[in-house]
Amino acid sequence: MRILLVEDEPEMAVALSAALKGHDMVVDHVPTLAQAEEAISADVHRAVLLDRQLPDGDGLVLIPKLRARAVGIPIIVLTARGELVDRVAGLDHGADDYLAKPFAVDELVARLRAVLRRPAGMQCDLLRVGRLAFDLAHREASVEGRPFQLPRRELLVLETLLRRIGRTVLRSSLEEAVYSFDDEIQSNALDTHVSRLRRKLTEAQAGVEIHNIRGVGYLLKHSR
Amino acid sequence: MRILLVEDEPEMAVALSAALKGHDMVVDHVPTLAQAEEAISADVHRAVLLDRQLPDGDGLVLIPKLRARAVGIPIIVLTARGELVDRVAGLDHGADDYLAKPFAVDELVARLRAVLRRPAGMQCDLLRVGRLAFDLAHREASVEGRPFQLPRRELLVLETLLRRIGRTVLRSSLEEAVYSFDDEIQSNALDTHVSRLRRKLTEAQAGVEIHNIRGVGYLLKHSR
DNA sequence: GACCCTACATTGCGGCTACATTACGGAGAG
DNA sequence: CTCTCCGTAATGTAGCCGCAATGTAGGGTC
Repeated sequence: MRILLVEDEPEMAVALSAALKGHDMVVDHVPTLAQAEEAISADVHRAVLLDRQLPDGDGLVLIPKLRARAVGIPIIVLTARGELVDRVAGLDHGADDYLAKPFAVDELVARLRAVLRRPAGMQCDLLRVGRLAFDLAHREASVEGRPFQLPRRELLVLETLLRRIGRTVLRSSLEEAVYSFDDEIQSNALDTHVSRLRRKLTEAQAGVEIHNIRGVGYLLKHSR
Repeated sequence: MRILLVEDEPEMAVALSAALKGHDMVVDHVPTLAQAEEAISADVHRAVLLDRQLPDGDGLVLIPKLRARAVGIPIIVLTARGELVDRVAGLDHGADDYLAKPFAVDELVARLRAVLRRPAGMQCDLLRVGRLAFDLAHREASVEGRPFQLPRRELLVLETLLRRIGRTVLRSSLEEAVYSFDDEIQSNALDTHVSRLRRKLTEAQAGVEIHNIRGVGYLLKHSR
């Protein structure tokens, strides 16, 4: 199991490398975005651990390039910024998981194994449910090949539900995914988005349903 | 699943309680160390969320006392101080995990579940009885793979009985698991939940039965 | 066995809360 | 200016849940 670690702080890099080696992993460490790009082109890594704060830019910009070169490779973003906005930003950019520093090494290893265990289908960046398809890379939905255009908020709701299809998404998670930190909401705005999205999904015969779990959140599933 | 939250900031406490409640947990909130000690002596909580900055001292001093009273109970320390030094201090004092504010509620819940799973960590966290399966991690029940949806209280009853399958659960234990301190009830509400749960279990042909032990409590077992 | 007391079972009702849906108006883009 | 998006609020609806009334079964005593 060979891992690419993109991290500029030497202390952190050494510690992580040691820990991962202890778990029978082979770690290649690079400190910059440029070197990371070069390393990934060798196409020998099964996963990428990506710090955001790098000397030559935000680690997130690397994600699309990684996706272009090695489509299904799992990416876990590491960051000192634990704010929700950043978390969402990370996942929106196509990362597979996100870990805020400080974190337990055990947790990192656990999540790494989790993303590596995932079936190949999940790693594809085109989610399909019913007649609906969602291109995570371009953030576009389509029904039976026809573009299914949605306003921003509704698209965020749909994407968030799709990323956790068949499993309940907490109402709070949904709010966090749709609204940034300083967007203050004091109404049932989220409900209206869900409602409008529902109508459009049925009108387009997307073949998916949004169920409500009372007191908990929502869940998207294939309709029958 | 009943949790003790030790937190003095009302705003944070309210938010956390609400969030945890959304995950089908029962939360008792106390704002001081003294009250925390008293609450834990009731011995009904399965985990403790402990803030460090409390009006009557550092939350860490509570840990040895908790360990004395409730040996294996998981403790997660919450703190505004996210420095590594503090982290180590927290773990050194015997906490099971450590979370720096601000944190995502989802992450807290995930870690809470992780530490609660730990004793049974080697086993799969999917309890199976008859045709019924209960996913402890996601707090979802299913019958033969089909989702088996239940309201909050009934789910709590089912989970509590499942965790002690084949053994009688005291009526008082069940009440403690389902209701928090201030949820005090004065009727046979618990019985009605058991009744409704029974009906749903038979309707879904779950293959389990809830037996009553007169004057003692209830017991869940495989129905032949 | 007759009787009674108590614990449990079951059901319907009402209040409460969460959710669904619709209409409206403001704000920003073109 | 016009159109779309989106937050707000009002209104309607459904589900949960505590409560109480009524029925049933267990177990004790005589």
